[in-house]
Amino acid sequence: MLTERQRLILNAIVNDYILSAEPVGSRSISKRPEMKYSPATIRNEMSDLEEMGYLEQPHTSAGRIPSHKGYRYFVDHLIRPGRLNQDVLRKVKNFFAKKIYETEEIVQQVANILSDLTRYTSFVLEPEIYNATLKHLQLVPLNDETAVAIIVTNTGHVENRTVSIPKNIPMNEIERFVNFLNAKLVGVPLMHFRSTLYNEIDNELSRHVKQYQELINLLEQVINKEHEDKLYISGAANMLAQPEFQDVEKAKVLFDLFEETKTIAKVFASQEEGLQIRIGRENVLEEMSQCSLITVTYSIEGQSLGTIGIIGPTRMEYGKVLDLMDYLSKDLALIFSRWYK
Amino acid sequence: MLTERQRLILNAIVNDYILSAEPVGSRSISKRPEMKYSPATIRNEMSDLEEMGYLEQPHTSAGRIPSHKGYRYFVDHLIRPGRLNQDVLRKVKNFFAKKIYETEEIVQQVANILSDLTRYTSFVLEPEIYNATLKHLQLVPLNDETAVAIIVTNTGHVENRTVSIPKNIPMNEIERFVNFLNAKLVGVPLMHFRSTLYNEIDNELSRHVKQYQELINLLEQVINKEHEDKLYISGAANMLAQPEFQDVEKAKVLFDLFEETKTIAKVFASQEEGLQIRIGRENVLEEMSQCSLITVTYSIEGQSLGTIGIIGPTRMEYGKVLDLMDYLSKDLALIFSRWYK
DNA sequence: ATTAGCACTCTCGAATGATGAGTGCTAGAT
DNA sequence: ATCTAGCACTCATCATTCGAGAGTGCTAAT
Repeated sequence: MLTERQRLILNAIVNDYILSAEPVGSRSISKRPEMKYSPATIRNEMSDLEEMGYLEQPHTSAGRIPSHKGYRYFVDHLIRPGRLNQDVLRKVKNFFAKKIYETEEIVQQVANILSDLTRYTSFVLEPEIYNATLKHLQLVPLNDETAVAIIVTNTGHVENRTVSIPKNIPMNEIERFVNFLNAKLVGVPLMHFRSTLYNEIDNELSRHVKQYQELINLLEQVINKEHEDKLYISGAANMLAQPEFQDVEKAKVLFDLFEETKTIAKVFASQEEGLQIRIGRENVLEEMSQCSLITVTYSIEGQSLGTIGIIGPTRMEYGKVLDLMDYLSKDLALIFSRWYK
Repeated sequence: MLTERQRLILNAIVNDYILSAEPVGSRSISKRPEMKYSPATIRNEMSDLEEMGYLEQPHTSAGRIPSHKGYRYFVDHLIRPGRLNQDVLRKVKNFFAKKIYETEEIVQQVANILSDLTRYTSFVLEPEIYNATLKHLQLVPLNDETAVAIIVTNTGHVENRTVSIPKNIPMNEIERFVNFLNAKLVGVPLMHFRSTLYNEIDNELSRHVKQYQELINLLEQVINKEHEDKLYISGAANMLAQPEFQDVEKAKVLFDLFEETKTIAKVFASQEEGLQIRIGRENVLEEMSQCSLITVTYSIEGQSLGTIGIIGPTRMEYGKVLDLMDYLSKDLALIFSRWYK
């Protein structure tokens, strides 16, 4: 729909604005070496681009800034995957050289790198544990009333919670119960725990264990606690350096949102797989209408998706961020596949 | 050293400034019902108080604001413990009515309440796990190369980390090793693990297990990872509503600090027991010279101290905050003592 | 089709001046 | 001896004005 020249000009304006955060004038565009037209010509094209909705004018005598539609076109048609700069590449390689054994830790570190190198804010949403299968179940008594229940998954994730022990049940009874459950439930996805428990095991169970209802209750305590997605945020303070958040009011809206981890986690969890870009109002959350969100999912053993995301002003360095995220997510996938092969 | 009248005036000024964040003039003080003197008299006293270092004047024709020394005097001599207001009390009681079984969770919730009710930022530093004693040690193999090591402490804390399994060691060998360690190490404080291991157990160990060095290495992997104190921050965004942080530059300094969790944790960990108030420059951290920090420690089973803290501008509502922290820490102690009795 | 030229618009920053809150001092009242 | 009324003075704040500069849109010439 756009002529080649219009694409060229739009591209120049977006790139310029991304760096300067100031409305871009016809003269400064015209000065670029690849631009062979006079300011007047560019002004005409800009006027057309504005009419088509790709640009906006803050006020009559200012330059133009990209509209949402403009950014969207830029992201969809004008960005070319580029190379990471040497410096960045070195830092990333340095990082992946270190040995880290925890999935949680490595993913958080990736978020740290991401916010560090981009100067935006990054997030990690840890994988839904319920997709994973049980590797081991354990109950460690602390005293007469409480015990710690521990669930280990095939992804190396350890979930634990304190439970109260029903009175009148001897310890060895509980031990038998746990052994039995281990024998039956190992390999079953956590999300199917309950159905497996009631459908297949229940019958046998009643034969094995006296007072089994109380013990089931105990297990329910463990599974029941609705899983809260763990969200890790890194580099929030970076946003305070962005010109669009010099106004504390605006910054506060965003930082309030950052503390609503549950809300953010929900939004993240509903992102589609692969790489996603949400620009300004495309975001579900009102508070993020001035921001863009780029997310990429990662997986462990082909299942249980986690999400890594970065949030910045709509005037974000899309090219750089996309290159970096592409690189990091591939490296991460590599590490995970090596780990769990 | 101060006359009764001076104390009265200083008290009035601090209280006024805490609420308004504006320099306080002689006239507004004089208008207070309990104040029986004219503006002129108060001006003279203010002048004296300034000379003694309790007050400061932003510029010649402005009112006075409390100096660090002024706040210190206020906190040490003028504050009287008060009652929590009904509304606050209700919220707190509501909260403690809920059943929560995780120490981590309850402590974090307390931090949430604290930042919510004060509109400042609160922190929790979780107890040093190394003070706790071992309750149970477990190794769950994930695949041929990796396993999850799990440590359960007497405080119900579960620490886990992924370790790589030395090759050429059969599974049952490892099992024997773990059983042996459990038999020997349960009840030993984590901090004494290494010495116990080398001094008392080492000899016996070599008799029990072949290739014990490799297995020791594995255990070292578990203990070695220097314990990173877990710091939980709540209500950071509240600071953006404070007049002293309307300047984004200043806010950024603070928010950058908030992301330096390790630095903050170190400072917190070195706080003395009980209730501590650090006003402005009394804080070790440069970035907090505009802030006051109030911390209170809590303990589980008489050992392993955690810290709850609140950070606000030096112009903080000390009275309210102190009342609240006093109340919360007592309730928390009660819960813990009930839990672990 | 492109561009030079020009009048016009609008923001931004500096300069100015009025306003008002607050002080310090002095002299008079209690 | 202590307090206070009165007054001159100081200084931040706010609104206003004004010029400069950047940028546009239009027209006419290339």
